[in-house]
Amino acid sequence: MPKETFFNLPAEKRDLIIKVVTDEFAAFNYEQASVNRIVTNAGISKGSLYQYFEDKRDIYQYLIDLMTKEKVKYVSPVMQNPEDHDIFTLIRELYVSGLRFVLENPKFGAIGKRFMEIKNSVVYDEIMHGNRDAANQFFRILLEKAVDKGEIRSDLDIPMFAYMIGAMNTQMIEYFTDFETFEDDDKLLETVDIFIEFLKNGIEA
Amino acid sequence: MPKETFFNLPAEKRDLIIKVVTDEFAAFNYEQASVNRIVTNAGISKGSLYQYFEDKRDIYQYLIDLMTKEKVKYVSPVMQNPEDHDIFTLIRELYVSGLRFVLENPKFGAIGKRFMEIKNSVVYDEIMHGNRDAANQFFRILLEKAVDKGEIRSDLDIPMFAYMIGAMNTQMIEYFTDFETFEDDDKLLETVDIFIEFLKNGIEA
DNA sequence: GTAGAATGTGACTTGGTAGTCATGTGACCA
DNA sequence: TGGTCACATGACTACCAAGTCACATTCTAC
Repeated sequence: MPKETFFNLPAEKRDLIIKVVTDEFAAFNYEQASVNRIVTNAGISKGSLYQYFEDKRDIYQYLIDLMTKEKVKYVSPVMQNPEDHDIFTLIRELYVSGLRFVLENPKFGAIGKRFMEIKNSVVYDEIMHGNRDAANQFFRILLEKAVDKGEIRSDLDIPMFAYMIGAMNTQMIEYFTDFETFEDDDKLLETVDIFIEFLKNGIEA
Repeated sequence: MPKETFFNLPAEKRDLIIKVVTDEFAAFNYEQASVNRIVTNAGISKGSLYQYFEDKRDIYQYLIDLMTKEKVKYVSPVMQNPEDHDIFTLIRELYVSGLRFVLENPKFGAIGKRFMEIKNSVVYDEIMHGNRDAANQFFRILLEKAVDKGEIRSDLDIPMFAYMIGAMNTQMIEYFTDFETFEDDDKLLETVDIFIEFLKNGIEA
């Protein structure tokens, strides 16, 4: 958490710092990101920055937290009552919200990508405070319930598919940010639907 | 490429250096890997190392090349006549060889993972000499032919699925190196089969 | 107006990095 | 024996990093 000093700052200055920090961690991964560059770009002194934040990790943590809060806004209402929908609807909503989030917040998308680059580091674990497979857990429960409800086959390796479905979400977002542009929301929905259809029935003719 | 000096070295010394370098890049990604640590662990002087290799990138490149050569040995005979098999058999063989490779060469598996961590860096591009989506290209052609042969549906977004199938290969390998152990080859084949079955027919009940 | 608290500053410390180069060593050959 | 050549060495350069701290400035309250 940033220090009190940071929150005492005039909103303008605080926003500028957030902007500069966002740009830095969108352009570089955690290791490559430079505190020196941040203070230069923000036009503040190094001493000041260290009056706002504990250390580099604190800055990064704060940014990831901001991002997470922002992402929550995109979560579909459908997710509020997961019991009322079948698993494919839920996964669909998850993918759609994930894609919309990065398309409307490209810099956060870049930061997310950079965040994945340090997946095997201590910093990642610290930021995730240890629960690195919280997402896996989520998908695992989703799949187990779906088996119970008879929505999906019962012979699946649940932990593996939980992992793969989560990973595929990330991969799909990376694919679209790297190679595609969505001129409109319809195209996005269409793409997700093709993918969900694949999840359901595979690619065989 | 390493300099002549490196190849003039007695095999023992060369192998030791390769071992130390392998360990270093298995334990750290490109940025974090330290030339100083390498020379210390290999018990040689820094000057010597720079008589063997041009620079750090050269060391890394050499290692990745070694790994690639090693991996080729695992490619199934099935891949020699891709025309004779349907796409699911081909993908199956690809996944199996990939999994066998990392299971029998855990350090190379780790290096491969670390290599993925720098996917967005210039070093990655240099090592891949620009053709970063050679794998994509491969899967794209595979899918196109499969559509022609009527093996898979024709309404798929080919580039996206080419990307996803390649990515899924990587993800599955990561999953198994992180969370699973294969006591025997049967278990491995079984797992791949479940996955291929998923590719074919999806997960719906 | 003044005391004291809050905030701002940047030179500095410490510690790491990749890469260089003058010098040293030992083997082989005439 | 003397000379040449391949290889070995590690102190050194140049650079960049995160984080600190004594001091300067500004703001607040009395």
